[in-house]
Amino acid sequence: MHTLHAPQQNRLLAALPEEDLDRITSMLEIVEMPLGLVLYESGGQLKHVYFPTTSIISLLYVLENGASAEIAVVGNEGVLGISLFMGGETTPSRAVVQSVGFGYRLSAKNLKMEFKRADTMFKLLLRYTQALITQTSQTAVCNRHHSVEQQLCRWLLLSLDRLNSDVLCMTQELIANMLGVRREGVTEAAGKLQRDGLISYARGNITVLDRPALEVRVCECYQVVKTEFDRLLPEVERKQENASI
Amino acid sequence: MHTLHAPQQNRLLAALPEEDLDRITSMLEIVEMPLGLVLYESGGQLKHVYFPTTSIISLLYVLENGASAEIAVVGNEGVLGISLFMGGETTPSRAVVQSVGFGYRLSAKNLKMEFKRADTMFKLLLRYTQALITQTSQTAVCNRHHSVEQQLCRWLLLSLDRLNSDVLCMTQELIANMLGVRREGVTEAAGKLQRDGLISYARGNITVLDRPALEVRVCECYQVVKTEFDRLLPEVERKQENASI
DNA sequence: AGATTTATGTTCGTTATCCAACTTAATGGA
DNA sequence: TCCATTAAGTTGGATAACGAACATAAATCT
Repeated sequence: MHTLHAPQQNRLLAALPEEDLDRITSMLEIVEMPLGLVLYESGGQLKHVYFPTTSIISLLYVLENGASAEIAVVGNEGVLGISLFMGGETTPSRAVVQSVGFGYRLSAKNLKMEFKRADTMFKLLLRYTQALITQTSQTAVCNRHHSVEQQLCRWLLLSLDRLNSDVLCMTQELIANMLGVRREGVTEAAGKLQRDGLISYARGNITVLDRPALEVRVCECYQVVKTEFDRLLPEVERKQENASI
Repeated sequence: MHTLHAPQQNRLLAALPEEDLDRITSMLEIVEMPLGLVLYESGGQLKHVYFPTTSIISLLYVLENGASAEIAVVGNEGVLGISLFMGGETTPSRAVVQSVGFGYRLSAKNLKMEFKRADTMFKLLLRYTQALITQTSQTAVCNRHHSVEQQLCRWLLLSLDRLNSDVLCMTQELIANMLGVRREGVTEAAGKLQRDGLISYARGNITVLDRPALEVRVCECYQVVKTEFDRLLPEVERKQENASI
């Protein structure tokens, strides 16, 4: 259980040329991400960008009355804190740890220094940002046109893709906040999926039993996002399985 | 009616230092944007970035069944074609001219050359991109939580901000496509606004009669987007009124 | 002027989601 | 071991938006 961690577990970092990655590695700091940790609050100042490895971060927009909706998820395929290199420094969204795990962080200062040395990383992060925009946009359309059940399927599959496990640690209440619907709506949709044997639910632990069936029920939005990530970040392949020592 | 056009009518271009703008101006080409023109189709190849001056472009996501939803609008505050400098080259969205008018275009080649000469423009475009992400994200939340009437108010105000006029040329049918709702829903909401004297509607021409009242009825989403644009692009002030000769 | 097209207005039954109140059951500390 | 807490399931009524069909009226064309 010692050197279970490696920067290459994050697929963006893994996509860097060896030379660049070696240099950056020395500036990376491993951090644990407990469930529910708020990495930043709307308008807050972020001091680091985070490269999740085994954790998943949820980007939420919160309304004045407290209602919220998830606009994107960030897992081992991505990075949290794009405003630091896009130039805005902050954003009006909230970032919450959706799934416990680890990640690496890099200080804003070191990030900017790295951009000056070589633009490899910068270009990669921009492409990632574009993929993230697709995720957000597709979420907007999905919110408008698809049922709670379809959106739940989408959410489960997107989360699953960012984990190595079939088990998600997540209450229905929290999923409801993510999807921006009522908890009862999630209960109903999840109940149906459970009755049909696609998932099994037990007090905050969802086990996906039949992923292919989920892919049949999900709306097209899932595939659009996945395809766009694959297109924009083709070099970012699944090497993380044997990345740890 | 001769030199009615000037690059400074686009607020991004206007925000460039004089030196940079002078150099870029020679590479710009004025283009007319007729209503309904599709500037790019999902996955299509864009050869230019467009800087609208008097036109408004709508970014739409279209589902397989033809249903759609607008994820952002681009007017004289912005630029169309961010995928060209973000590195993705294309995006899965559609861009349609929502309001007739003019704009300047710059070839992808010249854009990239400019980035090599000086990064002023690049940095500005990245900040703009971040503002656009906010617009898209807020649209996602708005789609989930707010009524058709609130969304119509938001849409009217965002469009109004990108025009110099109080008259929008737009049928209810098209607005319905933008908002991703039925035409009848727009008729109902617009009818209410008209009865209350906020707008007046006449076969594709909406005149805004009482903008302050619209700002009272609109959901918070409008202000969030506006504030974020102002924060990210503060130098981009309204100088275009006397920008033309 | 008359005919066609296009834009808007209206109705009615249907449905998905919401809202609120409550039940059941598992979990984890005292 | 018991109790407070938290997660999940259930119900019934309200509502916003949908889907479809149709009515009206302005604009356009011949």
